[in-house]
Amino acid sequence: MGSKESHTQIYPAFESRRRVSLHIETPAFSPKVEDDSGDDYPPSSASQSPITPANIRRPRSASAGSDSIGPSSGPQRVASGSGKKNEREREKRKRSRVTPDQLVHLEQFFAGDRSPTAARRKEISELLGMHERQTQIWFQNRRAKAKLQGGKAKGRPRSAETPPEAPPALSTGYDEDLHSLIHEDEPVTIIPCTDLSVGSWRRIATSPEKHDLVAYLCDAKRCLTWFIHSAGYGFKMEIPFSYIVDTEFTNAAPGSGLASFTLSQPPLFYLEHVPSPEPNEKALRYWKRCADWTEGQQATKILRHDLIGSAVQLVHVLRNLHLNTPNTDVQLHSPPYYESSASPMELPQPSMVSTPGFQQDGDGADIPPEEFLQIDPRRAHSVGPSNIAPRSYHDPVFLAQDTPTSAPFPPSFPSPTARSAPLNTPLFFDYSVPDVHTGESDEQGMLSTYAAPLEYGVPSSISPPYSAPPVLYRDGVQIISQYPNPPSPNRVPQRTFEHFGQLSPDAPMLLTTPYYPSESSVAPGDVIASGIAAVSYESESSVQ
Amino acid sequence: MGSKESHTQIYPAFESRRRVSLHIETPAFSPKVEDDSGDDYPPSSASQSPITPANIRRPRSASAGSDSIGPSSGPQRVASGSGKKNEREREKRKRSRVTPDQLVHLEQFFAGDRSPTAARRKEISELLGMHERQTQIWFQNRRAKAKLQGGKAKGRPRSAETPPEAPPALSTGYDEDLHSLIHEDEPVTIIPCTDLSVGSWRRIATSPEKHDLVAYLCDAKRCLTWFIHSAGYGFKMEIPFSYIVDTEFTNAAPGSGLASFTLSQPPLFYLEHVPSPEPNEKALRYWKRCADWTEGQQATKILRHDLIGSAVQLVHVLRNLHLNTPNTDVQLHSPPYYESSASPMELPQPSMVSTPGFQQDGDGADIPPEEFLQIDPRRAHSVGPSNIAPRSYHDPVFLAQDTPTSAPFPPSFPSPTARSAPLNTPLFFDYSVPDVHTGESDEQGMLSTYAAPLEYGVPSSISPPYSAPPVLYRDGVQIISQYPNPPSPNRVPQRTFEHFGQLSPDAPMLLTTPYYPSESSVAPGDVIASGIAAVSYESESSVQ
DNA sequence: TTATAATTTAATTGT
DNA sequence: ACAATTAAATTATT
Repeated sequence: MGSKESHTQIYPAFESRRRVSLHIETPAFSPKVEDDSGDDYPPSSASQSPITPANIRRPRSASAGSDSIGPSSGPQRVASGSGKKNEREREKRKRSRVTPDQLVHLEQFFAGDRSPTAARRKEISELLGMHERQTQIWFQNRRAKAKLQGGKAKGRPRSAETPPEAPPALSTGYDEDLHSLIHEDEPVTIIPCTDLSVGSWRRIATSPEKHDLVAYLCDAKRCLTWFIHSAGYGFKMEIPFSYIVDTEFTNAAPGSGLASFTLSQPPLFYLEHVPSPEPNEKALRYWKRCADWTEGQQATKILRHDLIGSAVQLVHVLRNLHLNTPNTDVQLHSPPYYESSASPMELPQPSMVSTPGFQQDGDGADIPPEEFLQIDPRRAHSVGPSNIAPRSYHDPVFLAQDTPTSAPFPPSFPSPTARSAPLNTPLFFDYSVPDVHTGESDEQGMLSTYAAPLEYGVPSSISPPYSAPPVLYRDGVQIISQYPNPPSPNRVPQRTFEHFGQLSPDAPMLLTTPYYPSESSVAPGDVIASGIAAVSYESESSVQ
Repeated sequence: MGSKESHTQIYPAFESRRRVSLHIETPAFSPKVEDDSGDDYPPSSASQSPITPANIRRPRSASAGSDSIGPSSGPQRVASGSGKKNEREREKRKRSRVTPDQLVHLEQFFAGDRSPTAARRKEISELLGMHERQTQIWFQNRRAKAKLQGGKAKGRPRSAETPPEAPPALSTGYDEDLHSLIHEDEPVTIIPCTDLSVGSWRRIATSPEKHDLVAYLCDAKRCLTWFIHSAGYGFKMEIPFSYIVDTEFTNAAPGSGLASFTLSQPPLFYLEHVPSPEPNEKALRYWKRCADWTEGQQATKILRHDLIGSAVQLVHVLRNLHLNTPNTDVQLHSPPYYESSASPMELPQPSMVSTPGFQQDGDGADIPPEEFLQIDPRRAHSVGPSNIAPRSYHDPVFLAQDTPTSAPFPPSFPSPTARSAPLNTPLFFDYSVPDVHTGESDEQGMLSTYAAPLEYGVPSSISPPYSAPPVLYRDGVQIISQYPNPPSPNRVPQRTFEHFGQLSPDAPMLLTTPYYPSESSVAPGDVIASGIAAVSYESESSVQ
């Protein structure tokens, strides 16, 4: 139909309502959504405007031969007619406003994909509590805006290599879009997130525009990546799908969730290398492997990563990871478990309880796991094996390899041990990360780290992305490292990383100091010793 | 070659501005034609755009599910920033805008036939100076729109009777589509027109949406009809083919022409009867014969009707009338005469000069007389009998009955006597209507008028369709009649109108006041006396 | 005024 | 041809 949208609009009240109720966080942005829907959001726009006034747009008497003035001149004929025109009640076009929270997410989704498919838009809509039509329009307008704003276009579907001459001179600094920040050669799927923790190391996405913390998935490289932008430089760690031995999803705030990934070994760390003198010149940047740049190199020791982000997205990602993981035998028939951390009051209406299975969406992409998000207490407690904690979606598939599927982790959130750091981000929830969670993997001696190639051209002014970025809601401490200690492996990783010849076979078990590769001081083979694994937030050391 | 678009829009940056000038209208009638033939505007849509960027639409790497993304993410539309972007692909999609004039016509064509055949679209395209593809798309989109806008479907191909249950309950009042406006029981063919004049009485089609003035042909009833929608009510006059004694076609503006019909007797007048209280309820409307409702009842006295509309259509109509007129003997071999009132500069390019004869279109409908419109001076002056004024297509067939075929009327337009009323409508051309043109008929005392049935349920607020509709380009004077004078025949028509028993045998030769039937005051047999026939435009009297 | 939500129209792609 | 979508152009709101 032409609208699917229009279709949507034909039954405004009904549809919109449903949709909203579906997703989880309705309450999250509640007041607003309600208004909209209540009134029939989609003002039905076109649905039946009797005599669209706009129709007679621009009488522009111009005629045939006349070329007419551009679109600009247009006097509108509206007036020319008799006054009766407006007589017909004019459907008020309700104008909704996107909330800042929604905006953050929308921008991230946009960064990841400028033109989401209908299915995806639907997910997004549900996630954010927006009407599909609104979402669609938002993307449309956003695209238009992006286009206007200069040819900065960094189209999302950038296929292969980054065109060498990418920065065309109009980088007004605006929209240093995500893609140019991450400059991956392969297409990626952005996973909206607001918070990442590994042990006590933690990063929070601060504002929508600056892509402080970005999580994405690269199917081509088959890895998950956490990208951090700090002080103008990029840092990232890649987690090959194959390293993931377990995943866990926990509902956090209404629309947000916590995805925990348990790895079999540490991620691969990278630092953005900037040969040219100007740090803003993105043309020549490239990624270089390096040693663990997390504070205290916790990521090398602690193999559990917790990511907070949009619930729908995370679940979707987990599910897809699941489906794509080759080394699983049970992958296709692990029943989903429902969990809810929300109180009954906050539960969205189970509007689609009748949908028992997963449906395929038009794209062939698989289904947005709304079911996971529809917390229907009746089902939640009656479906699936009872040996799984009811509030946690713990996928047994990833446990298969390295751990017994029987012992689910206790839900890490919300937990009584949650820290109470004050945060302004509504979607953010503090949560505890028990040290022991890396248990399964650790038991098998999977901890490892690698030596970095070391020839970095990174200025010494770069700050390592420790827990406190320049702008943090918490008591951020600006950290600037001079990278005094070159990395050196001190422990042997369980597996051999054949594709990276220069990796040292040893990784430090315990590091005594924060490590950071410096272009001049770090050499292959160097190992860094840091302090104890679980460093408290307060221990963030400034190396400036 | 292939990429049509590419060619059209090679100019990215400027395109928006350019666009306007480029397309359609400009070339509309002159330079453009060349373009078409040359490279075939139609962005050839499907043709074969080799690498339409859009082609690779959305790889949608999105969900993790897909793995092979590598290359997929293809090419995104906008170059990501590199300066090279412009080099190659640059085929933006040019966006043309249909001019208001074109729109008027398109809407009328649409009203008559929602899905014109390719042949017909071609006619339309040429007439309006649009590319065929554009026209095709326009109809497509228009159909989609119509469909959306409610089931108002008035399908064009309605062959026989109008399905009784047509108005299904969702008549929101919009799109009181043409067919529901005219509510004829027989299928009709709409003749796009913008202006109708009978003596000094004149109606102008104001906007595309409101079908102010509609001319149509009803083969079943074998009559031509002028329908007028004013103040929510319908008026119409039918001209049985048999009343037509002469027709004349004159080219006016590039795409438009003037068709003059000379009748042997006055048309049949009708007024829409609305039994139900609400004037917008179309369900119960029906047509009732009535007396001449033209200002000053000019249509009763003056038997020449001038209709301005799309040239191709009018010629087509005239030709068909011609072919269908049973009382003609020479009907099949009257050679067409070409005439042109346009200056050489404005002449469309004879893009199809090589087409000598009429082709058949897919529908079996006969051919669009493009030849009539292609003014090729060389042919124009060398073809056909020389006793016919070169600039006028005067069909001898209709002269056969009542007049000698030898004396063609002087072209009524453009003529030195043309009135200079200021008009904004580009396609409109003022023209003179010499009183004497009714000559042939008048000489035979054909003037007549009839008494109306008179039992009208029409509210007194209905305005008669005088020359000045509520909204007019000219110094329109809003006219609202109270119909103070009941109609009464005062003259005997030359012929007896057997099918309408209630007609009065007499018709007034001169009327002193505007006549309008009022539901309560008019009674059969009444006759109205009006003023002089040729009333000047300024004389429009407001009867409110 | 700008910025952004919403609408309408022309065009594209895929079926 | 139609359905679905979208870019482009506009309108309208805040």
